[in-house]
Amino acid sequence: MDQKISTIQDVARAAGVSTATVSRTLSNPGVVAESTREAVMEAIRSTGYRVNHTARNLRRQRSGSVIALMPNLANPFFAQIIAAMSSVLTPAQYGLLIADTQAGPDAEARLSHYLLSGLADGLVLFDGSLTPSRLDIPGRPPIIAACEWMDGALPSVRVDNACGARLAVRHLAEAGHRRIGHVTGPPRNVLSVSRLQGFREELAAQGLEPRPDWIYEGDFTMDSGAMVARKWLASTDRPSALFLSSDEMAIGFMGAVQHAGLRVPEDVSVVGFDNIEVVGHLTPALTTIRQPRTLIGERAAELLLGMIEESRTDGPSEVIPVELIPRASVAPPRE
Amino acid sequence: MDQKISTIQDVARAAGVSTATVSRTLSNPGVVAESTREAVMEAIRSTGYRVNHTARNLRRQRSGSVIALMPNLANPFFAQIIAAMSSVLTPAQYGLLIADTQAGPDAEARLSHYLLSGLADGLVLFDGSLTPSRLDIPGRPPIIAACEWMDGALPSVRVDNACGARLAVRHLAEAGHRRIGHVTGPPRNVLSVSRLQGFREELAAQGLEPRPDWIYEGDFTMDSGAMVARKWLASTDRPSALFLSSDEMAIGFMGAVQHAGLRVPEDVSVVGFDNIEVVGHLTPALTTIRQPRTLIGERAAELLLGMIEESRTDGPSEVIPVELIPRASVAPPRE
DNA sequence: CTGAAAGCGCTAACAT
DNA sequence: ATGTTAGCGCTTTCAG
Repeated sequence: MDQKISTIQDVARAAGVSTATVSRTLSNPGVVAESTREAVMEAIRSTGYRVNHTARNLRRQRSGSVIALMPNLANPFFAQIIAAMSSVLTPAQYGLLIADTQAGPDAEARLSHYLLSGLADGLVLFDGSLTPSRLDIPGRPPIIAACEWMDGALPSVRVDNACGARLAVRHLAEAGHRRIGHVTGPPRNVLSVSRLQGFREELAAQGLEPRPDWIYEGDFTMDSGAMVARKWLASTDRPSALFLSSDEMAIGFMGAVQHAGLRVPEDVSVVGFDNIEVVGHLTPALTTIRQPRTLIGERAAELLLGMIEESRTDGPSEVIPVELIPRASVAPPRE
Repeated sequence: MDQKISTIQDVARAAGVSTATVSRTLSNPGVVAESTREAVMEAIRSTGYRVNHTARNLRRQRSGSVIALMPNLANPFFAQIIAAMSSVLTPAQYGLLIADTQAGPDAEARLSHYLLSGLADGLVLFDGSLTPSRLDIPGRPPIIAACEWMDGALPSVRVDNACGARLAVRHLAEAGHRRIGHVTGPPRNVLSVSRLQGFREELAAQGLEPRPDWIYEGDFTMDSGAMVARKWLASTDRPSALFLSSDEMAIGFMGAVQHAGLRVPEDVSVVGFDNIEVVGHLTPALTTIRQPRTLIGERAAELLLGMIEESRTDGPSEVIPVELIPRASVAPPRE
């Protein structure tokens, strides 16, 4: 039996109805008579019919997918968000396309490419360093910014990064630390900026002097955390506690400090940001700020879907709460 | 200026040619005259035209995307492979769709769904526990198995898991260990099976007695590694070294052992599998078997693309070498 | 409640 | 080298 792929026509023929009726049975079953519906379903079964999404999408003038623009797929933080998005998009019959904004040479161009290409019915932006010059493209698909966006022009799902940073610093201060340093992410990244700002605010609130030389620049990666550790180790007048803008950097930092023979938290207290899964299994387990990744991914997908269905580019913004997860990497300072 | 989205028709009109010529200029520039080509390109620019991929794909009877079926998106191991695949698919004008096989209730059904739906021009299978009953679907898209597949029926890109396991055990034996245990992945998973087999083979090769009670069952997750640690801690007649079938389990294991006050490698030596980025930053840094993830992702994508272009479902298989990365989690046994 | 028919935007024969 | 034309498979008015 040399079965070719069967189309809606084959089904119509087999069921003795028109293609329109088959189509209705599939997308709007309510309007067809019980008996015909059954006949059609049976015909679908016997022919092994599957809708051709490409044809459907062409006709409906949509693409049937959503695209996520991510800065760094290798970061486990994003992987889990993808999983969450996938879990809401799949049931809704949307595909999830993934694009790595670091991969190509020109991230900005890629963004406007996706905006114009019609490849996706909507996008979710995770890259905090993207600054699209023009978002006012007529007929562009809806966008959800999954981070604080420069001008708040975009509907967004985000956590309150400044607040998270304040939580971290307060925790350190409450443990008795007066010499608190910070490791930032990439300087132009919105996330870095907000967290640094929160850090400064809470320092002030605690009546602590900001020390510019205690603010180290990182780029969210483990290697950059390790690099900062080397600087920290080399200096004499150094902070007794550090708030790092990502768990990955905290991992790199702690690793390098420990490999150098010092101990966390005895020699330095450390707080990270993200609460990626691994940090609970480290020794010491890392105190960090939890971002509910699953929730972020789900809400971003849901909000976007809503905007797509209503075909509007504006929409609600949502702030997901963060919380401090106290673990073992913070202790009172020496002496 | 109320610019609508412009079609190939608009371009044709603007350039004073037929739609066919525009189409040719885009997909086969060689056959159109220099002068017309320029006129068309100019018209494209002035109209702001973008090809409608949906229409193109419908006409070409393809979908323009490749789908990756992954067991666990939250695992950083897979994220990096996605990044690598994306880096070869994007330039080739293919989209990358991601599906989480754990998410839905019925993974097998999902696989055959993707096989039949025409949603993708090809698939890459990463889930070693999938066992599609029937792959002989006429007209199904090409598949690359990115793991050892049951019957070798599928073209594949894979690492030699058994060999990796042997490397791990040999390393432990060479450090002087005679009491070597193993933590498996999920029992029906091909990866688990191959690694367990390699473990057994090398044990035999080293003249060591296999001890069934030293083979613990895990599921590749950190939590399962921690669980095994609790069992290990509770027993008296226990192995002095452990080869774990994934880095994540090794992380969970080491964490739990250390939190219980014992030390790695002084009290137990540990070898993992995968070489995910984080393990080099742990204390102690984890000795492990490296799988070149980027290479795996790239090759899988390349092979698949080749099969798609030639529209064939058979193709070459490739074995990517693994290597042992010696770090600090292995030491000679006590006494 | 169902059918006929007109395309969605594009490409690939087939002509010229 | 370029134009004409016939669809790809589906949905959706518009009639009946």
